[in-house]
Amino acid sequence: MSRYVAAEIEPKWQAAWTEAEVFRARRTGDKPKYYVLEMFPYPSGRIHIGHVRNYTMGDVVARYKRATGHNVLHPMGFDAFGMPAENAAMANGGHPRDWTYANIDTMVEQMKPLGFSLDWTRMFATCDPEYYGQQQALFLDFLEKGLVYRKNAVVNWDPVDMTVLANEQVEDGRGWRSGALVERRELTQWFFKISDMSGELLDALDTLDNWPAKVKTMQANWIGRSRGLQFAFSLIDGPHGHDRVEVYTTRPDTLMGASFVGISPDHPLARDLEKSDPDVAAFCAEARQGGTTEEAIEKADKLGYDTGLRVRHPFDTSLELPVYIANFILMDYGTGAIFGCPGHDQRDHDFCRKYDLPIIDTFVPLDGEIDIQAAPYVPPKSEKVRYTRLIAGEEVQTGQEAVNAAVDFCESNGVGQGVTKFRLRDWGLSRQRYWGCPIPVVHCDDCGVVPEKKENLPIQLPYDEGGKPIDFSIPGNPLDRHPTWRDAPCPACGKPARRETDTMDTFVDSSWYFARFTAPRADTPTVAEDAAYWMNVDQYIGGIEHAILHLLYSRFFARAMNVCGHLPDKTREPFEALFTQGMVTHAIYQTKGADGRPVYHYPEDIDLRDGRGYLKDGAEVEIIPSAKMSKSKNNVVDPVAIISQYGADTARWFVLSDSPPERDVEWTAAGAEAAAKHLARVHRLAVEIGDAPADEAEDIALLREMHKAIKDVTLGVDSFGFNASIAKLYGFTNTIAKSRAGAQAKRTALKSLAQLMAPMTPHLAEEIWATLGGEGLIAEAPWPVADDAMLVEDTITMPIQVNGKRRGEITVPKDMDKAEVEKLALAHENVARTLEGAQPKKVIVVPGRIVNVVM
RNA sequence: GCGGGCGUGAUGGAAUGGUAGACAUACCAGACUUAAAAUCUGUUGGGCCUUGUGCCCGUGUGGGUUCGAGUCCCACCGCCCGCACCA
Repeated sequence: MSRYVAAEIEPKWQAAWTEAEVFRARRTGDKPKYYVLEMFPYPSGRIHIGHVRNYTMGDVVARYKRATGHNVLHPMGFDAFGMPAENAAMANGGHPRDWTYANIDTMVEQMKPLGFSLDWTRMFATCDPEYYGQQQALFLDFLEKGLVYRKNAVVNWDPVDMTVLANEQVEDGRGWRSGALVERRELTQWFFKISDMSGELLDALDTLDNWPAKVKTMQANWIGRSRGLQFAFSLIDGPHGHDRVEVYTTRPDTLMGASFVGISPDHPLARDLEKSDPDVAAFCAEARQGGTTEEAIEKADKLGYDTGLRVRHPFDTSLELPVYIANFILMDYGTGAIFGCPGHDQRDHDFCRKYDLPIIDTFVPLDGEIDIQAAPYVPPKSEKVRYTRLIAGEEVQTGQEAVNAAVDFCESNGVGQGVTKFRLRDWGLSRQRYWGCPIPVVHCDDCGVVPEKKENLPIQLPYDEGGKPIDFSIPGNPLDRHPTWRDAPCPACGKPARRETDTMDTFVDSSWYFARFTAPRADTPTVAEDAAYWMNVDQYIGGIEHAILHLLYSRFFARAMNVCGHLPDKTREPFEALFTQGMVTHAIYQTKGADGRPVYHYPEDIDLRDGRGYLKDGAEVEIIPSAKMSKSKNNVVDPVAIISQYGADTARWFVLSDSPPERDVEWTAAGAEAAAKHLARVHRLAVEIGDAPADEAEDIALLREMHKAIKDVTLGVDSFGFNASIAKLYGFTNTIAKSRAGAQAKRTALKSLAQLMAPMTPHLAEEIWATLGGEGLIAEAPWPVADDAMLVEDTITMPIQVNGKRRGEITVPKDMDKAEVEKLALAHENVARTLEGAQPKKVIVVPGRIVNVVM
């Protein structure tokens, strides 16, 4: 009698699938297509259990859709450019390219044993010249359509290492290597004009019915459309060339509460003052210190510098407001200048308290008192308030009404105009790094910035410098210092010129890979027929951490590619449905070291007894459950070890069970063990099916359960309720195990069970299918369909509540009418006792659900 | 700081506004065994007594809406994710 040995059956069936080319995506026949995609991985060197969960979910969808008669496209690739490769080269020598491709080989080798139904013939890495060459072609097309341009932008500058730092390389405002205080510095950089599409990207969110609402909300907030007023304060005795300060506000209704005008340290006025006044220069230099992230700027102490300049209030010319340079005002947003209204804004309130500026209210609550000096009054814009210093509109109105009235009033009085602004900034794509896609332009002394000719693409990264592999231990960008790579003839005039040495943000690489998968070897970015057939991605699956940037950039790219003719109109929104999955977590086992710092222990060194953990020497460890996996905390689970211990099917089964897919799941050794035991049990049931004779009642009962299981499991798979499907599969397995049905009925039930398990545990399913004489491969078998006639129940059990508390239940025919149900409910012994003879005030009968008696 | 989310037994979690705790883990008890492992069966939210088709309490905390709230609304607490050069 054969036992369940995953190590034997898994390679066998993987070979069978490869042999039959079951997972090759073909656009043939008249089947509908289905494109399922998981966010492709960064080739860090090893797959982790989070990848296993992500790809298993996609695989369940892919296999299910294949079984329900679709041509499925389910590809895999690598997001292969980026800093870790350069960091590795700096730390350990070697070359980013060698490091990356070696990692890809390792990861493919680790992924294949998991048995994912991927079309490996379509695999590519974004660092393949065949891929990034097409990306350069896209860049040139975007340039032609005016979707790319150059302007100055602020970067993190390390004054000691003389290099640009990524945000993650800035720790507490200091460079990670040098420890020097980071400065904000301006460079000329390339930008995608994503802001041109702000309105469309925002409005189209409403059409994304199968995206999580939270992702849509996050994107809407990120794009941030606001209606406001742009107007100018006239400057009293301003320096040469400055007679006004242009500001933008979303709350023009609070203009009468203005206490000061604030400008960014990068505002033209501040820049001019800086030239002649060392104090201003010192303040601006200080304000520019620290990282460029919004978080760093928001969290920094709010500092202001009184320029001594004054502006006149547009509606009360006797009123003069001071002009401050303030470190929390961003030049990128609005006009880089604001007016501060401390009565109705927390930050302005803090600022005015600090610099002893007046705090005036412009509106008060309809009832109740408020101490505006102690705290600002900031009600929702939709709330009605009483205006004490009114610009326009009714005395009592909502903030929104007052804003609209104020804009109209200001416009008709020639004070500024109403404008719609977006928070979304253009996408800076320039990176001063080696390991990325070169930007295909040439700088010519005569012709300026000239796009490279398409026939010269790809502009490849050089592997060597001066005959030797590039040395990454030397600081600076290797492309910048390369002896020959920079030299290129100007594509316009042919004279010697210099290549652009900046490379592209890796977000560019991941913004169109989904389109490339439809024709991965083409010598154009896409092929019209393939894109038309396979796009859009029907189901996209990935982490919530990509909710904003990656998905927004991809939506922009799809539109831009459509503008350039690389994608059809229907692909302007490339992802039909999005699912964001949770992490796989694992307990941390820690003790305190002699120095009081935590010491982290590997799970395999821990004995678990009664929910407590002990080391081999008997010392108890502290267990921190459900922690994010981290190498430094020693709580990482290696999929390779899990597969060799239990097999791929166990790993797949476990990561889908227990938790709903969108939530985190905790990996536990006990849970993995239980999953393995269960799969062995299912295998045993199939092998030991016996030869019991038919038994009509038992057989029908089992088949009824089978149809119920088909219905419930299908519903779960359809709605991403994989954990619910698995719970049903446990239940159905228990039913089969306990059933006294005949062997024939059990065979039927077990074959259905195998089919229902096939998306999750495909190897075991094939094995059982073959054992029970199923035809062909289960991977190619059609999905079972529940017979409605077998699902009909004649009677239902309804709970009876008295005042919302359950007091009993009755079993009644399915279609019994309400009055009859009510009579039976009131006659129920325990219900009658609870009523104590009192007449119920009301009886609510929800057919098929519940009865509630109200006393 | 700003934006988004989550919070249910010892544990992971289930529950279209309608019987809270499905399914699983762990624990306990039993069967099989010389024994153990494996396997199989059963019990388990807390409390009370009058042991019943019983009663009270119970879904982070405090309020509210409803015949009925884990689910909807408001406030608070805790944790997680994102914040534009990490991928």
